[in-house]
Amino acid sequence: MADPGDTAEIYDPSRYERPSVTVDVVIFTLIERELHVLLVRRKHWPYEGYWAIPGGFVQMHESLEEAARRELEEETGVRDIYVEQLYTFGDPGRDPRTRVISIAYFALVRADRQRLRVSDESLDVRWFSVRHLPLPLAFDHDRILATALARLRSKLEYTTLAFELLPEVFSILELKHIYEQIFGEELDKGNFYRKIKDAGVLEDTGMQREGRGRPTKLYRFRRDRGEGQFVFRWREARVDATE
Amino acid sequence: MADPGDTAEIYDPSRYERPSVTVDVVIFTLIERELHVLLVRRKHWPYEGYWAIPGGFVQMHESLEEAARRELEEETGVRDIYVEQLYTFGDPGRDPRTRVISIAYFALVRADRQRLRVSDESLDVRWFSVRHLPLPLAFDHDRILATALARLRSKLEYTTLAFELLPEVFSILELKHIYEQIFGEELDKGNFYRKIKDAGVLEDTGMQREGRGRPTKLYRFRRDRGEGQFVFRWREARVDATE
DNA sequence: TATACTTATTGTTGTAGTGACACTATTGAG
DNA sequence: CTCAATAGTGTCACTACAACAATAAGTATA
Repeated sequence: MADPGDTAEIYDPSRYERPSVTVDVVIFTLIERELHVLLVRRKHWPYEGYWAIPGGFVQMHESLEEAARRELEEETGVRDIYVEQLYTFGDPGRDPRTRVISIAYFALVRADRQRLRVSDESLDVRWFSVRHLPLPLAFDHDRILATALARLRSKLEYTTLAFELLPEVFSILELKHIYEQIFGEELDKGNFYRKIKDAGVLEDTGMQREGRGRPTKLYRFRRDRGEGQFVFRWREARVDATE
Repeated sequence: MADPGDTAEIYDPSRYERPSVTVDVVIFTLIERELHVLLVRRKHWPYEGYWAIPGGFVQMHESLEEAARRELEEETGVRDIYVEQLYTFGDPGRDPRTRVISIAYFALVRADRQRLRVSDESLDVRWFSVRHLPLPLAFDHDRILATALARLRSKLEYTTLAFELLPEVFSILELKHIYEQIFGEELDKGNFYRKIKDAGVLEDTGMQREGRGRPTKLYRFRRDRGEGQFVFRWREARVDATE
């Protein structure tokens, strides 16, 4: 750990120039069975008119995660959802104005809880399908988003994160669809049913949804079982979890 | 991403109070077949006399990883080794003097390349076995170290990181010993030989080391094969890679 | 009533990986 | 020649799993 006191620089702002510190939050959600990410359109220089990952300054009194949750709530009005620190980006020159260190978080918002607000600082806020992004994004946000996507894919393979993307109640086939979406490959229906039920993380709600064929059974995620723990492994390959 | 320009705060230091930004580097190495970590003893308040993870300010012109490598070289004289960003710690109050955001890195130093320097800012520098740490450490460094250890354990399970702890040439039993050390359980000799050779990451050096019994064959790590990729899985359980 | 449609579920089978354990081989030192 | 240590090989039972097939259970609609 640094020892600011040793050099007294810290008490002399004229001698020690400090970078700005921000949090950026990559917010994912599921819309019409597709993975979407929230972006804001910049109003000012630099990168005016470009789309960017939402973020803001870290206040002196709040922790980094609190800052991320505050940003998240400011943009989406949502609280109490899954938020995880992703990576810290701090190359000099990533912002032409000044040195900015940005601690990136990623968040998963449930499909049924979206309502957006356009802040004064931006022209627009929108969900974008991760398959049709308005590239390039502002600053080094292409890279941040790519890192977030890689992490999300990686964690789906051995955690129960996928549930955080689904609404409160959902069907097993909807869950299967998420995995297929994000892994980009089809999964066997029978094997999927077996695996997911054997894992014991589903709670039967008794509810069902009717349609053309046999009614769809609806489940709830039992958060008390295996939260964050290893539950599934869908594929052999694993990507590095960081970067 | 934050937009400092929007609010002009950034150009008015009196209105926007900025935190300090440091990097801390958790440096691991292998000494006498045991995992050790480098700590420095603090000379000044706060936590005077406590042991701490080495670190320092991020300079305005350098990237975060460059800062980490610079710290590393200042402490150990070593360059060109494995360094990876770990996590960013930034709770208010973790340093009693001012708000400090600390980007933690972890580094693996080869067993044969250690030479330490005591800086002017510290009383002492030492390698500590991770099994006999001078707890509690300064600041929130217990937590940082625990995070680093968890990450190291986790990554050993699916990467070739263990090789970064070994000297240039090594025997298979030495490698096996690292895994046993860090996982805390014995591995079957025969299975280990098979698995490691099948993985195809060893290069036969032709060298050997003589002792009482059959000479020890020495290998080199073929970095070109499977760097950072999934190669082994020794145990089923996986811990979350971050935190 | 029949049938089509959709979700839900079970069965079967071959293959790959793995852990446990026993066994053999090789080489230098004394 | 024997001991000691490293360096491997063989075998076997068990488990997980992917692939594929088949069936069951409800609902809508012709």
